[in-house]
Amino acid sequence: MVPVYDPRGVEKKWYAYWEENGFFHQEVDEEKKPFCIVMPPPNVTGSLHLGHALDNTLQDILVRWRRMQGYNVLWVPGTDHAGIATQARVEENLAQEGLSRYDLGREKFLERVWAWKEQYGSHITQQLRLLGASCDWQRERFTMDAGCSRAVREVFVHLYEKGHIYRGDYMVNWCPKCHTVISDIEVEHEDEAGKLYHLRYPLGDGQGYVVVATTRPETMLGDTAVAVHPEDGRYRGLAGRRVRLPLVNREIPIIADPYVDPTFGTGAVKITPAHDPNDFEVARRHGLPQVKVIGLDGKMTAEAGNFQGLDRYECRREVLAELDRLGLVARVEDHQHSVGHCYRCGTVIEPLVSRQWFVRMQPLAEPAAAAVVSGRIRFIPDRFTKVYLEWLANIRDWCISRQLWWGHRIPVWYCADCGETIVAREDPASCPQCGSAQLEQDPDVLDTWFSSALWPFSTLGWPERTPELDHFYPTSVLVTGRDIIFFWVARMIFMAMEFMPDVPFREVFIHGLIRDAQGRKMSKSLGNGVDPVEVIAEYGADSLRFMLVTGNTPGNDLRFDMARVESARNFANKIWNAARLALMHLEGFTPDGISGPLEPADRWIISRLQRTITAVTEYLEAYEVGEAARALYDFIWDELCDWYLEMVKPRLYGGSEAEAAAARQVIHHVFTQTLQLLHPFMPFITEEIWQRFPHQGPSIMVSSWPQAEGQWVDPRAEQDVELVMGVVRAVRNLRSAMRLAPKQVVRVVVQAADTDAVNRLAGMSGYIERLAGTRPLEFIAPEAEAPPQAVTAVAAGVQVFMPLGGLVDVEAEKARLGRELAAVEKELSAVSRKLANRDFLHKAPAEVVAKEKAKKAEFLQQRETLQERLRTMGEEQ
RNA sequence: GGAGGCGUAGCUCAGAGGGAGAGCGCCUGCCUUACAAGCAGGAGGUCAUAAGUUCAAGUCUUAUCGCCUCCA
Repeated sequence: MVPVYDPRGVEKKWYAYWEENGFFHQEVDEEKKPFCIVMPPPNVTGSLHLGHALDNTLQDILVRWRRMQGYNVLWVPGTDHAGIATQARVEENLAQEGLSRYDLGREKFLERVWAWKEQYGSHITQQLRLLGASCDWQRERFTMDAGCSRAVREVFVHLYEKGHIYRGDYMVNWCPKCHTVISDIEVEHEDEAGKLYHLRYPLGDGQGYVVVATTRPETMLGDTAVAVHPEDGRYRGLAGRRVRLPLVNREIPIIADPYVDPTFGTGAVKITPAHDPNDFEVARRHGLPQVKVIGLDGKMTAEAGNFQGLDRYECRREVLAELDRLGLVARVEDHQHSVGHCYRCGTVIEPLVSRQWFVRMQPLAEPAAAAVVSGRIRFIPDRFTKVYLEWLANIRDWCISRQLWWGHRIPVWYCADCGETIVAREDPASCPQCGSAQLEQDPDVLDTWFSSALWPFSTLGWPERTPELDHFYPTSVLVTGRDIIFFWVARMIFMAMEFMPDVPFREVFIHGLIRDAQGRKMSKSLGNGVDPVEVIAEYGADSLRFMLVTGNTPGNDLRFDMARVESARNFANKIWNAARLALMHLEGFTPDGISGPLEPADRWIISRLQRTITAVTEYLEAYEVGEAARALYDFIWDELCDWYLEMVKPRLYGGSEAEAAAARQVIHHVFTQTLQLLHPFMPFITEEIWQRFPHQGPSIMVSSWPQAEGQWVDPRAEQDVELVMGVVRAVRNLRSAMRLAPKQVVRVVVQAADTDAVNRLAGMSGYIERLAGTRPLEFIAPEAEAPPQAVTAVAAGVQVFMPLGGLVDVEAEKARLGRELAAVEKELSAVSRKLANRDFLHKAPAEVVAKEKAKKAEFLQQRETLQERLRTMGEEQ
């Protein structure tokens, strides 16, 4: 074994081994408890980013752990067709050939997209393999495969038949660049510095003006009213009269509506029903007509008269110039306002009225909320419950049409002859109403999230009733980022509540977003993205995984810091080298259970292992993955490597045959179980080492999760080793303070408070001699005089003397002891104050009081020791 | 405007009612027969501020300030 761990070959080798041996796959086994996760499907033509890496690492940890626990585990992988994103990429690609999708036509274009999907679709799934994801590739799914497509049809038709899907002319969000409508949650609002224009609208009778304030003057061409608040004194009597719309020369009414905020602008607002969601509502209340002046291309329509064909922003300038010329611009002021942008391309969204398909949300939202309120679905952390419920409470109907070609075609046909609308599971050949074969399918496709909303059951075979669906549904937990609670989590829940007898998952484990080292969001435009594949190539997937889950708390964002990846890499190397040491001594060894003469160190490490098993298991149960990783890190580095392996070396190198044999059993046992505990976090290195250890079974990933065993918990051994640690630290501290060379073996005299401590220490003096570099320990009676010319330290119940003869600078030593004394006195006074408090004695739990009393005794003794020592040093002088 | 998160060591972050923690960085010594990607020792903190609850508050409550996010 080389002294530096190299993950490169190792990771590739074991992943292939696992996959080839089918360890990721399990058939339905009714005898076992199911544990199922459906992977949030990444975009089929995307590449792995750190968000995926985190999300899938968390899932893999849970899945590997549950698999080892003996559950019937299914982790369903898959990809999402990602309508807009994928289509945009293929269109970009076409553009390089100077072609648009219209040049190819729908059919040819879709062939190109499928070809693209075939070519690049396995890219991200290969990258997930690099990460170590132990998902069942034999059950990989795609949101546009035959099964998912069938589920989509079924859901659409069912919802339509129930009246929960309807088609209508409503205000939608149009992205002029993506050339499609998007849903409300796909619009990102940003505050921007704009202008508020005060425009004069002449009254119809020529008697003066009404001044309206607007941020979008170009829309005035589509105004069909001016509105004021009914109780606004300034405009009393105005409602019912008319103004003459400038430039357009159309008379429009002045109406009163409580929607108007009298404190905003002039208190009079122009109403453009076709291009503003609020105005749309006002217009509905007042029966006002809609005039569309901005078209789907973001340019002005024929309704805009002279301005036809202008881009909406050019038009704004022209309209203002024209109005200014007519003296109709009363005032322009700076104004901060919220502007909606397309979440994909960042283009300013154009609200406009258009005929689209919608899902009626009210009837679906209520059961979805109830599923969480009743506790049938639990969010982790809990605070996201509120985020989810608030959103559902204020939900608006979901616009599901997309003017794209790549996606699930809306299963609706219109009869050219009788105008009938046909919504069907199977493509109809003729109109059921009039028999005509002149059917035209709706040209649009469904929002990508419509199909991903069905993921937890469509991937298990729905609408078929498959054994998988019976056994694995509801899935156990959904692991995802907090950014898609609305987009995805909520939608999966309401779809499941409508179509399935039970919730889609019992728990939702939400994690935060990954930011760069400066705390900024990672983005392509900033160029601060870190490619996980490169990190894996340099440091190994285990290191990346460990870094991603340590020091992170559920739901909180995480900064990506290369230094922390290095630290995880160092941890891997530490384990590697500990294994090297162990394996050097396990040549020809056969595991045979722990037996033979156990030393305190053995009983201690085994006891600590039991506590670690309990802690890691409990942390995982609670989704405290970061805490679980930290517990393992501390156990492995501090307790196993820094203390136990050092304490066991003498037996390995020079012990009797029986001693060495017992030590080997302990090492093998502790190491094996530790590797198993660590395996979900660092699957590759643990497999590599486990395979080199004497072992049974084909792979650590299908071995059994360790169980803590009560009989191995040994508080006495823990106290013993803590005593040793205290003395060793005290001696090391003195050596360092005295600037003694590490190789210089020193004489150490120990004075313990009682014979019990003496006996215990005497039995473990070998540890101290080795770890602190001392000559054989000497013990003196509790009442004996201190050795002359010695420096002193106090540990729990023990006084340590290091006689150094002339090396001792008495004054410096006195000063050092004085500082220690001051520290002890500070502690002592704090404890004493507590114990002097009657309320504390009465109200605090007995064990807390006992603990404080023990502390006080301890500090008292230390103080006495230090004082005594200072006194005798004075005499020595 | 509404909701939420975060302010703890120089930096990045854990911790969540009973003796302030880690990693990195820093200072001192060490190539000690697994590891210098290491070992040992050390410095460094009014746990944002102020009130409250409690025998006891980084930890619970409220307010304030600062940074961030989501929703309208």
